[in-house]
Amino acid sequence: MHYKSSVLIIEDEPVICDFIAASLAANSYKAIKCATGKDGLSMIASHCPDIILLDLGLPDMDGLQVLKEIRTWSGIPVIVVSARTQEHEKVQALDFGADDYITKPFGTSELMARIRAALRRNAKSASSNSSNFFQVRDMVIDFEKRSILLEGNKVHLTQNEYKLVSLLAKNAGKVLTYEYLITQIWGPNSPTSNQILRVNMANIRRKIESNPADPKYIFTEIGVGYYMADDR
Amino acid sequence: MHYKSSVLIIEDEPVICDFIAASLAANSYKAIKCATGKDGLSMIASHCPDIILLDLGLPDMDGLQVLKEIRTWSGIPVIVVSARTQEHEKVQALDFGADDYITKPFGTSELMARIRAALRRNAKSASSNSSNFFQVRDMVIDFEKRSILLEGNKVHLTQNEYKLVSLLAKNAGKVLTYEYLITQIWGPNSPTSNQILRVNMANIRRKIESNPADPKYIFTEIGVGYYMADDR
DNA sequence: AGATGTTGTTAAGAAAGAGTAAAGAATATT
DNA sequence: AATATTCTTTACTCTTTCTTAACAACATCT
Repeated sequence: MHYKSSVLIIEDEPVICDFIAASLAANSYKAIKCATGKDGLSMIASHCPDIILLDLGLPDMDGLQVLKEIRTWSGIPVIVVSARTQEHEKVQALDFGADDYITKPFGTSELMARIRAALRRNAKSASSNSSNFFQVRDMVIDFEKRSILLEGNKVHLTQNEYKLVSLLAKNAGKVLTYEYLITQIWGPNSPTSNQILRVNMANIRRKIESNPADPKYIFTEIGVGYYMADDR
Repeated sequence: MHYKSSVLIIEDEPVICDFIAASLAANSYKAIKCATGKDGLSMIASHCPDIILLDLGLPDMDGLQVLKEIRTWSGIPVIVVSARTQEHEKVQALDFGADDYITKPFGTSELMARIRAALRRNAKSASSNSSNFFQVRDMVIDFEKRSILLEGNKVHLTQNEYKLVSLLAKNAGKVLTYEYLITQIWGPNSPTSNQILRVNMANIRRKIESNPADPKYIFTEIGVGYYMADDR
């Protein structure tokens, strides 16, 4: 089965959560369920959903706070789903960076249409900034296929490794700080040390560099971060 | 008066149209009014608004048809404003490419928040990667990438060296005192002697000057400080 | 010219940072 | 449940950068 997109549902009422999940599944979306704000935040980092449905009335933390935290490190589309019809609630949520606000009760088809609209807008903005390929020296990355070719040979990278390489490739030539890379991959409650990043880089280099000690693709800017070669 | 953005209102009921226009004006948006679909389409081309509020119940043509025509040639954000609360209406409008759908009656602040959200999303996708550069003679500093090119060749500077060069470059032509430079880099409990600064400057010059004894980029103002050449 | 203070250069040890291997956890796959 | 894969942590080595010190070069002043 091939899903269109993955949707993270952050909603504490099981009935509603299951209902939404079922509707999504019926429309070939991959639904990921979670019931608390805390879980939600960590699952965004671990599952990288294409879009988030966020209920404001969560048991553990304020929905707006969740939204705010998401926005500190990610631009992923968020549709706020809420029973609160008060206008100032909507205004707040939208100004906190929500992409849309839909009030309960709502119809399935409207929700699906709003998801489609949000994904469409996001695809537009994402595609304008980046092509689907990246190439430098003997390496070709096909972001659509999620494949990396080195001198024509496919290289296998793990999830995190691929995310790291993609980030660096999409910003080729630009030094990305350790902090930025770590939050992008491990989310808001990410490791405070860079050690894990160093291990990942070592593994990546072992796979893509002929001589990891003298890299040709990914360079270190000591004390700052890493950057990808950019063919100039 | 400087407007935030211009908004084209396509709405046939004068009362509502004026009401929206007044709200917009109160929020420093430039409001452009028009009452028919045909006028709307031509005014989009002539006025290039930043966003469109489109009523579906127009006298001359179907609102969805207007939306469809807009979308054949423009990606400008469109918020559909309608009295029709039927779900399939919303679904249709969103699938025709509307960015949002708001039903009458609505509050001013919600409308404004939705406009802000739509403009924000649009700005995100439109924003180009315009990085800020510094250039003098054969040296180019790209502050965003944290890179320094000398005659096209990348030069590696350590953290402190880069900070120093950046400071000087951002104040090109202006003499920065030893004291200022030292506190900027080593903080409040910084070295009291200039020795460390001299060593850093020597290292920098060895990297960027062809003849460190006769510098072309960074000059010494004896007894005062250093300054960067500024090409004028 | 010589004295004096300031700046430039070099080298070496100390400190900080980055890379690597390997082992134990955690996940996913079969 | 067993196996394989991936993730995380630990301990260690190696490299780069920072800092200090000694000295050379230069400018300024008498």
